Amino acid sequence: MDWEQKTLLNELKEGREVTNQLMKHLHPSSSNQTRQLLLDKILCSYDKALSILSWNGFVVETKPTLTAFESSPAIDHSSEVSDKKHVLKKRKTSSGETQQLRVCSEKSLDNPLDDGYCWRKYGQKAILGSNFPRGYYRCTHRHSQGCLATKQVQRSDNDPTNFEVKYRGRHTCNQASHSAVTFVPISAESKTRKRPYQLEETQKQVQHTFLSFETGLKALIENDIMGSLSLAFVSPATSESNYFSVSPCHMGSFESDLTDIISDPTSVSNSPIGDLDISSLDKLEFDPSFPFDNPEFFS
DNA sequence: CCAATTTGACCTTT
DNA sequence: AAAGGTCAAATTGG
Repeated sequence: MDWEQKTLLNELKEGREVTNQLMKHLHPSSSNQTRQLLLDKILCSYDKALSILSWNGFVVETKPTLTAFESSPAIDHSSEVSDKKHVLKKRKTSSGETQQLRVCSEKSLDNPLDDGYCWRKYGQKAILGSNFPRGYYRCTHRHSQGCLATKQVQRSDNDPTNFEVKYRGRHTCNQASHSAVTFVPISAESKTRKRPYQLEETQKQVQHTFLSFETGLKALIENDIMGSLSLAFVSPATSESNYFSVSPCHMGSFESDLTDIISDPTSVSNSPIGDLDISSLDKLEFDPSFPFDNPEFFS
């Protein structure tokens, strides 16, 4: 079993474990704070697990519109023998859809390529037809926190002062405290880009996502503690961790953006974080029909 | 001494 | 076979 699978399994186990703990705290004697804490943990585990799955191309099959970024399929390992059939099948159709493409220009003058996150370089390759090599970075907290965010950085041929940055995967780590404020929750429907989302809307969406995703938790929340916790549960502001951290952006109508941004560097914000959060809204979707209850998947 | 980077080998996909 | 992406040992730097 490789690292990814272990992490996935651990997160699911953790989620189950904490859910059990939460169950024990359903007594009126327990404090809402405690329950909130447990809920936070549960959601965090789910988020990481989903992040891993999305990284493997599982979750976005329902978004066939996003084909602009022709990226290579996600990580695979030859040790994944038993579930390879599943993986391959899924990946074939969803390859390139889960990825986030972000192109921005950065002046080498002020803090080049610093987007507020801690990245660790893990590779560099010469790219055919490009004068400059492409750098591969992953989140520094990949192993400590299981954060699967990566990015690719390549200097533009046309304008060497510009860097094209492709972000892939979502941050599930707690870094860059300032960014937690501006993170935009998952959005499932709107393809309108650069449109600020109303909080209520996204909250509902997030809530719906998780509720429809885990029926046990759903029942738990609706029947037992929703009354006392619904507000806190729905509100991202109550959470300390970045559940909805910078997330994969589906291309949508991004093709036009691409050329725009490249040809007009000044149109790009100097603070990729803020810009990213608003413009590259995550449209990650959880396929409701995804066979999470299928034992074969984890075999 | 530890952590980040470099860099050629290796793997996957086309 | 070639290209892009990742791994990991060696190297570098704080």
